[in-house]
Amino acid sequence: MTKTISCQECENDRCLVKNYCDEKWLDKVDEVKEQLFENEGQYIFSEGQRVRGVYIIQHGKVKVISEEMRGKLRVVRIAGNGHFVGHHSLNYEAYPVNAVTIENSTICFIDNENLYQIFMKNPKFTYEVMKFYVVELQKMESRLKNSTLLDCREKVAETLLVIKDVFGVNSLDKSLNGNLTRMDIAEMAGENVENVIRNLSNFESEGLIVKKGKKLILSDEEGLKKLIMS
Amino acid sequence: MTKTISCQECENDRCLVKNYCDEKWLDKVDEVKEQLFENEGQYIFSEGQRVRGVYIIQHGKVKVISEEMRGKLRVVRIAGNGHFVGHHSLNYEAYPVNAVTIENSTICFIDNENLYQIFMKNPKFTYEVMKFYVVELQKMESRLKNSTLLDCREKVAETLLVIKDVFGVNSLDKSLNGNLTRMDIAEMAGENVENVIRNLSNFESEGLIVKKGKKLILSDEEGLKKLIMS
DNA sequence: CGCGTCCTTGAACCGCGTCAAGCCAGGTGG
DNA sequence: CCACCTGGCTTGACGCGGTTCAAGGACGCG
Repeated sequence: MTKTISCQECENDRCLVKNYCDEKWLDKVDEVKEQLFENEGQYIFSEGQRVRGVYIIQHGKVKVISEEMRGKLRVVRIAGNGHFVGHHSLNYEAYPVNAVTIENSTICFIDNENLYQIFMKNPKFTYEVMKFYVVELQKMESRLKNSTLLDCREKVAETLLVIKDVFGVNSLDKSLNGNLTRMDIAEMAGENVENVIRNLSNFESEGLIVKKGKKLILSDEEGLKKLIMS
Repeated sequence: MTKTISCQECENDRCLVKNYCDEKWLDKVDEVKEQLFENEGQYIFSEGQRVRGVYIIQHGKVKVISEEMRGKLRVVRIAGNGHFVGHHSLNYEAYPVNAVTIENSTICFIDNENLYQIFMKNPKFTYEVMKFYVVELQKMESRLKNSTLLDCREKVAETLLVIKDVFGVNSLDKSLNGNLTRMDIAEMAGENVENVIRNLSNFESEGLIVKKGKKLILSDEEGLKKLIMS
């Protein structure tokens, strides 16, 4: 456990609390928030657990994965700096999903009671959180469409672009950051591992990507984008 | 065009505006809102159109359908009384989807400028709208999971249950309301028409449903639910 | 009665999920 | 330093499920 970081000290410039709450409220938040410093691969919460509040990612990344169904699961969402995780707090008794860190992460937790008070007294903040959820909703609508209208090849291409978008690329060799396994990619794409690999191999022989061990370099991003155009 | 209904007169008891805005603000809303009285099958907005505000359904039902992709589209959402449609207003320049009435509907429109002011001065209202979006987000996460983990048969079963949930049943013969075509069901399930029909036929011969022409009666709802259990 | 729309079924094809086997790299222990 | 092991990556083969194409039936409407 590391020393707690106050909102004033916090370097996450995308935090909605810091950016949109009245300053006097930041002290209140400091009082009530709990901070988690988690290594990669740690569960923040699991399906079935009772919901107590909401998690805000200050640093790092978290994947939200669905409950398992017939031995499979799906990555529902990747959350990064400033994102809210566990929004289910607003309306549900228990989490229907799991949240797992995929990088070393610093995460703030605010319980429901206090969060409600903050919402009531900081309309701009509430508005921005609402906007965040609207954007997430919009993304999900798009993913839902893609999941039934794209074929396997296209879904893998799309996922590669999403990974680049979320994790960025290594500044040296331009390979995708995130250190994801093929299995991770499969769970994001909603496919099985073998088909992901097959398509990666195809992409390589078509000059769209370069594989360096498990590292992937998107050498022809435009080409990949073309694949998923309507 | 029918006469405008004021918020005080409005009989929709699920309207978040009416339920959660301070009373003095309802007059303001009456001033600025526009009301649409649309017949079944009318477009409320279409993909690519410029976003001007948000629509609140007072009476009736609206389906939000994705942009067409390779000759196919998907029903992204069914919205009923009190639901917000066109939330994209909060963050997007143009609609990425279409909204079409599937019943005769009464719909209120509030433009972005005024909506923002209402949000800023009615924290409880903003909170409830946020909660609405959180629930929608949660539903979408679940649908996304199902769309890749369920097989065709299961998706059709799920869709039937959703239809019952949204539209209810005719009080006389217990057939599903909504007057949906097989194509509508297919677009909701994310399948093609033929497979929907094939599965409906299977369900009938298994005693799970009864087909009366295009009408459908869920004679064994529990049986249908069992199909989609994990 | 004829036309259009929607519903239904059959048959053929092929994409993809699954199973099985081998490979490669990194870590561990003798 | 090598032998072994483990976990992730890769490829091939096979069979099922689902998509697609084609054709016919039911129904409502002018």
